[in-house]
Amino acid sequence: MARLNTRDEILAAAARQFANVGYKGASLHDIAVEVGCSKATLLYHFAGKDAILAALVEPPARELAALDERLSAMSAGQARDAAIEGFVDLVLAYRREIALIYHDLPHLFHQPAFADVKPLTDRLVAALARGTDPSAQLAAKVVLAGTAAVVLDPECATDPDLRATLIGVARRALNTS
Amino acid sequence: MARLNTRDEILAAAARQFANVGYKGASLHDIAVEVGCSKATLLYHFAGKDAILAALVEPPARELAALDERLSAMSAGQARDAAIEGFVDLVLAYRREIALIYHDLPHLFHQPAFADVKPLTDRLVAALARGTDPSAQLAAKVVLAGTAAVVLDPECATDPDLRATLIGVARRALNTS
DNA sequence: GTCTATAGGATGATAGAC
DNA sequence: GTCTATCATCCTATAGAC
Repeated sequence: MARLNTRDEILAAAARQFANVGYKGASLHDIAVEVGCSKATLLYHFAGKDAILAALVEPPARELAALDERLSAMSAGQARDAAIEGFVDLVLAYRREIALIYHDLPHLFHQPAFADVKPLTDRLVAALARGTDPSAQLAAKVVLAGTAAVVLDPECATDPDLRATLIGVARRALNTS
Repeated sequence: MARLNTRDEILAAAARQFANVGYKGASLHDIAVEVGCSKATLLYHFAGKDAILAALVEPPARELAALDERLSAMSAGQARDAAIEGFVDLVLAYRREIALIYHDLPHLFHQPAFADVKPLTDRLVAALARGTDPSAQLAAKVVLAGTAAVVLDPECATDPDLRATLIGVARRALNTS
């Protein structure tokens, strides 16, 4: 673990805390203790607790937007497979942050940090469902929420073939044709 | 909506609040306002906020234990199908409470209310996975977390064939043979 | 059983020294 | 940039009247 600057250490500690006890359950005090600084230092680097959340969600949100753009140029058939692989890669690269989106977004949709993310998740559902069929959309939502949740499970995190396994589950669950 | 006694109204209001903003995000004040009583009345009927949670989780936990007992008398092949249908029925009967278990349990496993539930969920995973194969267990966890999450989605809640759709998704996702 | 009032503590955030 | 000290607010929970 390379030595980072304070700002990045705060983000890393906050990500762990939010993943462990949820956004509401994590306190600035606990994050500061984990970083080894004071609450005041946290609030020097970020305008507030919600700003930490926003900074944490921003990178995966950008990649989600990039994925959405790539998918929009494809046919429905191509888009599904690309959406599955793209989402799994996104989840693996940003486990805690994506879990935050799929876990705390329903409780925090009023937060500006999540305002842009919601429509992106809706379009990802449509890509996975290949349209607006309610049953297919439901299957897509099961896959998204389930995948986002499972990668935080400590027993699953060690699976060497995690990526292939997740893609396999998603393909099977969505294979309604 | 039939008029219930205060205790049951508190439980109903707490279930809605917990589902909307999470256990940590919900305050006794907000629950009391929704019920139309004071915080003190809440704490007359329940020893504390955690006791409300425990009372809410207890009924589905009992049914989960009953399902576990039924499954233990079956062969692995029978148990999977029964586990799928049993879990879906459980989720549909106790949407908010099950969501609480699969949503907040990871953050609240220290709570006594959840101590008994954790091993039951592990055994349900084993039943769905037909054993201890890591990939199959992962698929089972995706199905459980995804199913529990999706039934709180307002767009999915109105699906007339919700039960059949959920069972279909689970069967496909778990069909690794 | 339900209330008002309040205790006691944690929380997010600010002020000002260094 | 980081700190200590502090503020105002919110929270859970209790005390005691009715």
